[in-house]
Amino acid sequence: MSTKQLKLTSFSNQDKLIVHNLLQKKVLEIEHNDQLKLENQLCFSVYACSREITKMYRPYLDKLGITYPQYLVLLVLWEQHETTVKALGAELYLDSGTLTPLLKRMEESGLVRRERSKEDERRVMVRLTTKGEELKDDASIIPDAMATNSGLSKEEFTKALTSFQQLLDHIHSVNDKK
Amino acid sequence: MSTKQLKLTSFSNQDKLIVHNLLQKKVLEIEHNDQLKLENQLCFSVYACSREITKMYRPYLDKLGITYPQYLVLLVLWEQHETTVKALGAELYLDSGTLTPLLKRMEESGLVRRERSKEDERRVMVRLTTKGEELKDDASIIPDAMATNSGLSKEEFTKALTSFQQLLDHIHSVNDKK
DNA sequence: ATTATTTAAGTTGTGCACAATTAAATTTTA
DNA sequence: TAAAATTTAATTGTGCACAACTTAAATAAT
Repeated sequence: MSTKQLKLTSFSNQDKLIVHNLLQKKVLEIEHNDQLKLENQLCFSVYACSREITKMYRPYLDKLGITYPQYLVLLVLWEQHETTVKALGAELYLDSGTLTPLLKRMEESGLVRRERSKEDERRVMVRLTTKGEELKDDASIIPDAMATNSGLSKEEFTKALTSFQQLLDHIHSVNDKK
Repeated sequence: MSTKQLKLTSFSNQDKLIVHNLLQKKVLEIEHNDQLKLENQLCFSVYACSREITKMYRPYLDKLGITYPQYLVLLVLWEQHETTVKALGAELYLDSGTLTPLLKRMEESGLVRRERSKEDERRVMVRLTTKGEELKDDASIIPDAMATNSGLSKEEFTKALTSFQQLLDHIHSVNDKK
């Protein structure tokens, strides 16, 4: 069917207006639908990206006998040496339901010590053991390897980071408001 | 201590060179360290972003009685109506170890049917039930709400999506190579 | 045709995530 | 200061993720 057949020669002006409005409505509908698909794509790509990144870390972290969330805890402790479950949760956006068992496993494997604060017995202090500190050297090659594997140029890298942090900051504040 | 005290007036030319080289080395070291921190920040923000996004979806999905991964499965099935575990895994980057129990739960709650293909009995076909199809209407408000909540303008949105997909594609291909 | 290989899904075990609840210590308020 | 409210961790239960392995069917190689 050629488009020529669709010329509205036999239509009244009013009918033409109706058809025109219908078309316009349809176009908006399609554009809207495309937006929704983009929205879905964005959320999916973040979700998949996160898992692919941890998969990328895995072979390196396996050698150290730790998992990705455990590595994040160590990154904090290598900077601060001592912290609390609460503070750790605020930095990593994780709650005690996740951190308590995770830290127990890390204690089990000799990387950290956990003990109640004497000043405020609600708090649990988390500190590195010697073994935990020493792991820093073995882990020092990881960020370089990951930067290479990510395949981004310095500019692309910075752009990606900006996007992610912008999105993260906003969503986190929206989520916390409720 | 003022910087004026640091002038190398009493140094020989050779000593000045040595000091200069030391300084240059230190600067490179600091720059390298900053790069590593950026790398860590990128990986962390992707990880946290992913969880914050699912948290943003949760109240909407709770009303429908589904989880975020189940929602992703439904997004695929609302487009295709029928698929296999294998194909679903390829689209969502998930394996049967994750999908089989997930699909069983969805079958349990009456959203999908699972049955062995007659042509190739290794395959399991996944199809929507009427209930699963009808859920599409209830879910139609979600992408709009999420786009609003994400707080990104259309441009920022597109830029972010490009970054994420670029990163995802590259890492996924790197991970698969091994 | 028979054996070997590959493919697809399921199973098992470990470790997050997180909602909801509980328990205990501390702070606020009446 | 005694009771109420808040803060901090821990606990319980559900649902992913994924590595490693098993099982069964289909395809390829001999």
